[in-house]
Amino acid sequence: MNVTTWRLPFDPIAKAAETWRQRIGPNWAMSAVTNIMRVQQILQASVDEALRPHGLTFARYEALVLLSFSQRGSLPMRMMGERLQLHPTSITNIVDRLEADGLVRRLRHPSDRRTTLVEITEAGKGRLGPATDAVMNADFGLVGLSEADADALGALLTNVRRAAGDFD
Amino acid sequence: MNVTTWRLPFDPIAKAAETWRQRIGPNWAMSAVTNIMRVQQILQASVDEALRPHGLTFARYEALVLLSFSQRGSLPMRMMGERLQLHPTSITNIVDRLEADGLVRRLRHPSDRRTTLVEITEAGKGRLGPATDAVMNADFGLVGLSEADADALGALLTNVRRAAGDFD
DNA sequence: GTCCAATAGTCGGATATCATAATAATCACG
DNA sequence: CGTGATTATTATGATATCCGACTATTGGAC
Repeated sequence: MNVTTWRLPFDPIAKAAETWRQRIGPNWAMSAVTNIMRVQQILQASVDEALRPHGLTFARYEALVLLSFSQRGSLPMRMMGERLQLHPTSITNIVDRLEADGLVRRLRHPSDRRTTLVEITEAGKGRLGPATDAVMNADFGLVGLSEADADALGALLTNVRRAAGDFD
Repeated sequence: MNVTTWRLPFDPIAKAAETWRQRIGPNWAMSAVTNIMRVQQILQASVDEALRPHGLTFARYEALVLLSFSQRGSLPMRMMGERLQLHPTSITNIVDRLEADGLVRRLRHPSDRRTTLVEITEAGKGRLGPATDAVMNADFGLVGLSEADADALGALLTNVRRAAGDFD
């Protein structure tokens, strides 16, 4: 059973919000939270499914894109964590898998022996094109939004991230 | 290191979007996806932290609230999965943990022996009040949004869920 | 120059989620 | 009625993420 293919005759989040309002009180924040959680789940499933034929998950795809965008095609693992906003151990995990698939390579940093550089390989670059096509064609499950809607959504979410202290 | 406490001098998602635009082309959807992924991560961490002193995660808290809102204080596991939009095995996991903590109880369904009813216990009800206070006071990390913003966000996300086939 | 705090990465453990498949019970149709 | 399809739950295995702790290295304070 694929969770993302369920279809209820009503919106369970709206229903929960209504019950909450009756029992406890108004709760716009709670509703927004559950909405985001569920949409994230939908998008994650949608993008991962599009990438599966290419042997990538969204997290690994993002890592590859990040490396391909860098000047030298390589970055320290710590910087990858900052940019992707993932825990160092998550980066270790992602790089382990990409390296096992031959899509990236670990290199010593020339001057700082603590640092490991991660470099995208030719195979990695070759994988990126078709994977990007797949992601673009998957439309991310955002079919319910116009471009203007998506921009508005992005602005609201960016406000949340700024308020949460993600960046200055 | 708490990932959600990182602060960069720039917005990594906006930076990635800009690079993407230069290298590949406009990509409003990609930007919206990464925004949602990150905000979900922030909210999850924020709510889980607020609930940790009460021995609950957000998923388990949601399950308890759902049961407390039900007419009889009990629901079949399958229905819990539908309402919380989680995989049946995730429900099994959540109920296992809640039951181990004495917050819910598994009961036989009176007429359908395939079905397991999950009932909130008195201990579960007692846990819910302080946990709800904690969640409400955590403000969910949504400090960047006004109530009107949150409503607008909710409407956009609900469109996505409807388009994705969550409900009719 | 030495030493100690800070930094980079990894390991082990915990949690949460999913998918596939197994088990058990119910239901529908001939 | 009986048999096959459907439904409800759980077991097993995979992935992804986090945190705390550990090792190695660096660099600044004195």
